[in-house]
Amino acid sequence: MPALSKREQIVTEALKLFYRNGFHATGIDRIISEAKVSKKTLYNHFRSKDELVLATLRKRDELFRNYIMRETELRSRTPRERLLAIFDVIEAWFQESSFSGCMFINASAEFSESDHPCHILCAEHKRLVREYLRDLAVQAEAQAPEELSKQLNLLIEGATVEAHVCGDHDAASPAKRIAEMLLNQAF
Amino acid sequence: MPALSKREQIVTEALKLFYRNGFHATGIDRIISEAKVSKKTLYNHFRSKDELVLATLRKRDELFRNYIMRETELRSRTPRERLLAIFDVIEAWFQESSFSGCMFINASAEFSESDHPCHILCAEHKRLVREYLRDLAVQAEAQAPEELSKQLNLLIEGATVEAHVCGDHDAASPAKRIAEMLLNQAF
DNA sequence: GCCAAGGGAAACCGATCGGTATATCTTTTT
DNA sequence: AAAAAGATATACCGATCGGTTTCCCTTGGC
Repeated sequence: MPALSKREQIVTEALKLFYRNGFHATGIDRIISEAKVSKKTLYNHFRSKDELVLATLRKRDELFRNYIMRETELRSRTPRERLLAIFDVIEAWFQESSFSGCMFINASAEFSESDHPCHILCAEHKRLVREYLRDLAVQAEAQAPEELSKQLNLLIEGATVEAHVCGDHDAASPAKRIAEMLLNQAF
Repeated sequence: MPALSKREQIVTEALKLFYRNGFHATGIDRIISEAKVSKKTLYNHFRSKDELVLATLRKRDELFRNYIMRETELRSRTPRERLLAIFDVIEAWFQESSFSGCMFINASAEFSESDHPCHILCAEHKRLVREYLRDLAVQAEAQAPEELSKQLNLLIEGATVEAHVCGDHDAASPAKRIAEMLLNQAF
């Protein structure tokens, strides 16, 4: 029983490559080379490249949301504090050297038809993040938790895009200032 | 003298295909087929696919910023009104059947290295849009025009991402509501 | 009429794409 | 020990990639 199963090796390496270089620009040969796995093994675990892409996106969803929730809950205690702390978490994310934007925004750009399985999965990821925000807003007893979570989510998306496209790693600060204002009015 | 020069034919058609299907996913053969132009003609006008991509991005920057400014100024008169009207303009944009997100966000996803010419051009486009916002904020005599324009820009980016990834064509509304709040506090 | 220029169609280039097949070797199970 | 399963490297497949070249035809200027 290896520390990492072949499947996990492949997904882990594909995740890195897809995130850094894009989906269409990353070839199967490159993936098996970096993952140190034969092509047959890859196609033994995944029926097609598309399925591998979906698997990496599912993995990323799991890793990323866990990261956000864990870090947020580590930095603050009350739900209301957490709604603000998220902006500190994404700021730290922006400053990672491997930061290359939101993988789901990137994937939606490459798989732009709204009914493509990858695009659907991206929308689902965004829904789950917003759901987390809404839960926090409900716990914090905000007046309009649904609207508040939508607005905070907008700020997060905007900051993420700004950080990636313009290389502005402090893009979370103005977003956080708006969030403070929103929170002051939401109770 | 043709109505559209060969060069314009190529750029126009490449723009449509790159925007709809992505850059790496769109091949040269497809472009010349749709543009009804021979491959030799294309490579007579552009040294490489990368140069064609850059040319389409420059064209898009010109078309898009003109569209935003024209529509914004058509819908409102005072600078302050215009800072709000922009959100109506992007809402109309989201509802176009050909809407496929912000082409520069999409391009940044595919050309993610920050020093890639395409990525640089995307950052430049975003800078020019933000500059327009800042000019309006200055004209409107906002207290902190730089900060205000940054914040409004965040909202626009966030709404655009939300509209594309989640197919939420009303994503501009919550953004506009926040913008109204920001404007009420900025004077 | 002549001639250069530009464009068109299509062959061609080496490389790479996603994906399959084969044949050998190692590991695990029984 | 034997058999089954899984992994390996490698060759191969047809298609497509970005890009070049060849040949022919049209067009406009003189």
